[in-house]
Amino acid sequence: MEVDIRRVALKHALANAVKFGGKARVDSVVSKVFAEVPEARKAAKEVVELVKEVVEEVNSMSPESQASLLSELWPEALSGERKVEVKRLPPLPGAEEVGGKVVTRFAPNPDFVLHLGSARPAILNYYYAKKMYNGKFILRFEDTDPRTKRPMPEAYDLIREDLRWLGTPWDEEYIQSQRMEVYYEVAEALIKSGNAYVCTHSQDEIKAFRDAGKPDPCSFLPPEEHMERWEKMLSGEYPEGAAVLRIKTDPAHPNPSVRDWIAFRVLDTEKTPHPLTGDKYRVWPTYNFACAVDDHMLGVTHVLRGEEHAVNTLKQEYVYRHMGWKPPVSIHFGRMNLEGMVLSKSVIRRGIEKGLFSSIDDIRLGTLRALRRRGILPEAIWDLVLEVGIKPSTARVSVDKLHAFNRKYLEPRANRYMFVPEPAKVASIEGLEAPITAEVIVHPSFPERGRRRITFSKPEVYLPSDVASSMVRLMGLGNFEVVDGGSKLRYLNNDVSFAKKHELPIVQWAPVESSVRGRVLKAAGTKIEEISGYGEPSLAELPPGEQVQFVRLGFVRVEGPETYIFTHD
RNA sequence: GCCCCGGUCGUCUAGCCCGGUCAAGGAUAUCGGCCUCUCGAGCCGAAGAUCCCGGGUUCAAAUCCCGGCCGGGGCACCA
Repeated sequence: MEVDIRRVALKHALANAVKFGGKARVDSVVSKVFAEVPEARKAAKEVVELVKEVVEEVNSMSPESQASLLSELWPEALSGERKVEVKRLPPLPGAEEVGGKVVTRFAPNPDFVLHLGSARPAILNYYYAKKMYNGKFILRFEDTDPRTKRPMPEAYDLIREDLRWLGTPWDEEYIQSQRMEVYYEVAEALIKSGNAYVCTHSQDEIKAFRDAGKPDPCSFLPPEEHMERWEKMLSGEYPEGAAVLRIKTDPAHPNPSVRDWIAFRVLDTEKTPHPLTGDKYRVWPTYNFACAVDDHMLGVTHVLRGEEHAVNTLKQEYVYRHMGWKPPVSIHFGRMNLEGMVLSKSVIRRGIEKGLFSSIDDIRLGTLRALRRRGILPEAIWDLVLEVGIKPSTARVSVDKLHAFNRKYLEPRANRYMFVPEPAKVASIEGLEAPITAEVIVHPSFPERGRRRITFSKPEVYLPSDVASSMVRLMGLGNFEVVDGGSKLRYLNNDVSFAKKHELPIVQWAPVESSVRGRVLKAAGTKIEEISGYGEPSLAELPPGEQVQFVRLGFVRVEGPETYIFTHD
């Protein structure tokens, strides 16, 4: 045994010394020894002493003899390969207990379309339920506020579309405004068991009780009284604001907002009708109540949501406790700030109202529809979300990162086209007989996609203004000498290797007679840049939605005739 | 102010739960080279991290414990 350890120590001491300029470190060698011979941990102190001796010996040797001894005894120790890591999120706690039947949900308020911020919970919840576990993914519309965050009738469908595009199809769908009776029933049970009560104090009075950490006088009334009040709430005898149903928690809870939080309130739906149910209901559950009840009723096992919901989890646990239900596992992830993109719902909405943004898919915005219009692929959003993962700390991700992921997917798909941006130069061609024919490569990585033929008779082309050399290569057409300050191009040959050898700039061009005018729209912070120019004739045939690369310019998505939206470099 | 939660290359992240194969791996951005009919892609290389700071436990701490600092979230009859 002793001998074995000494040998192992010698091996790692040598390897360590060779790796770090002749001096091995005791700590590192000890670690390696334990890794190779885990049993040795039991006699850790002795091993350390032994390693110290060995390291001393090794360090007194010359680097050359260390290396030669190592390669003689353990040649394999010289190759330092590393483990490869697989990109995958950590498993979910509590997934075993449910036998891998993980049920998650995505629960948006249908008051707006989805944006990059909402993509995170959508993808994460979908990923765990459907990709990592063999479970169920639920879509639930949380539209229980007809007053402050009024649902937008179109939003239900817009969100469904957004999710389908994102690649997170759902197994079941629920709309909270259609489930009011469910919430009423649980409310009644809680009142009867003395765990909820109707309070008729004003908002200010309730706040005062909370701040003081004192119980609400209403809470001392018997359940029968509260049942009566509850009936009166439902029958419309209390005007808006006159009564609320509160959940008993702890009047002195360290977090004042948890103290007997409000589960239902009266809303005047004649004044502010709900887009789906009109004025049918006047008593509305709050987010925390509806959410708690639904998560249980729908069998949700895991809730993944942002850290802004941390206190809500705390509140909702009281409903579970009172009802004797088992709460789902909650995981809170941190904020994801996307630098250089407008994400906030309220800012977007205000911007659209003020005319700052044209619409919900204005290319400067971070809505999923805007990203799609810009040519961002859902796969790229997935990569971004999965990379950021479920860490609780705030992540400041850059648009560059999103673009890098997107480029990975877009690059092979996007065929190459030529587009000459303004200011373009017109040059006449000498030395080629009309009709002139060029063959441009459709995609350099995929020769099987072939070449595109451009034929024209009038010997004039548009050139990008950055052509300043005495010779230039026009892609697919030939090498030229630049004469008369760039107004003339004299044909030399069509040999790519000539261009390489003489280091000619290789540029895009467009025939003047059949070029297609176009403009590229580019989101630049709060502005939209417009780059107009001339494209090769086949641009006219590209269908809207097609994503291509404008050579030497960047990737674009075809918006419509003559309009292209810049995706990224 | 009160209540939570965090802190690893510029940025994002792996490792942390269960201390040792980590003098810290990957990605992105940057810089160089090769390759390419693009300023795209690919390949190779460089540089980049006092693992927030201080203390403690231990043979051994990015990992466990305590304190500090800094950052974030919440404090609605919104979701």
